[in-house]
Amino acid sequence: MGAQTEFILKTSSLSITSSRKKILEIFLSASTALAHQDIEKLAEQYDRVTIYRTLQTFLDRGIIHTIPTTDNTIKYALCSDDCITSGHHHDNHVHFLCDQCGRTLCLDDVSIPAITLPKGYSMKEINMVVNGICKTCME
Amino acid sequence: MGAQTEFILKTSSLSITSSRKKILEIFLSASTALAHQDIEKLAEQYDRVTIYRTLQTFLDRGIIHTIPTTDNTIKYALCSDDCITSGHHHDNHVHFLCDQCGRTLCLDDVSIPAITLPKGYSMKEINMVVNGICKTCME
DNA sequence: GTAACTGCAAAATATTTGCATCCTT
DNA sequence: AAGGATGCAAATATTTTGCAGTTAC
Repeated sequence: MGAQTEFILKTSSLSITSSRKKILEIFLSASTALAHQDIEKLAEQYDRVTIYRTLQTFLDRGIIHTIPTTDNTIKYALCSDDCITSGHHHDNHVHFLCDQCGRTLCLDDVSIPAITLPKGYSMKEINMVVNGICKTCME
Repeated sequence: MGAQTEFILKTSSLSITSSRKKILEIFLSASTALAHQDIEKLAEQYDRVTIYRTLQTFLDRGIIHTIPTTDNTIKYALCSDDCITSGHHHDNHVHFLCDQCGRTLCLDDVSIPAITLPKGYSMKEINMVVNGICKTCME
């Protein structure tokens, strides 16, 4: 666990600090995408400002990415391996937002279908977000 | 113009007030989705709180909807006609977010392809957002 | 030792709530 | 006239910035 977080930080040539390791561990053990607030609760020993700055750093380095949501929250999730190395980010799977429990899930098995943009537009990134009720809440 | 805004408000059984008409007019004449801030600038004669409350009312009645974005902004856009009458909202087109000019455009001609969710998930709404450079900025 | 990172304080922004007044129906 | 909508003031919440002290390399 510690090894994995340190590897990720080294790969991105970031210095290894306890707050960064802690936040990475939170992401690694999370089954859903996390809001700033979630991380604040799970890493309460660290200053809120540090969390803001750490998330920003991770975003800049492509370690995490944001998932668009229809409510007014930003959720963060780890990028997959190929995502880190490939320079610019693209998650190829659909994200699911449960209206009942509020969790954001990566549907790793559902890939985003290709679309054709009108002439003159250049595509850098594509996101697909589905709202509804998740499996757990349906039971 | 005035007629159209009043019709929309009547259809949603909302009382006709000058702030609501103004904000609707802004949406009707906007070519892009708007952030709260944009509306504040365009309707500066009205209190910021009124704008918050008006947008929330319009959301509740399904007159406007939010468009998910990857940055931390919420953008609002008018729902299409069938959207208002059909009870619950679904835009069927792709949204484009220009990384250069920051505008959010509705690509009315690009419809969202169907996807299949894993067993146990129920879909209520689907959103597709593309980031990149828009036609105008490419020229 | 040096550069980068963190925590604290505080500033700047954004959002929500309560209440008295005004407007729509 | 009655209920709802607005504006103002103020309370909260969120995000950003500056700076001094600390830590990683």
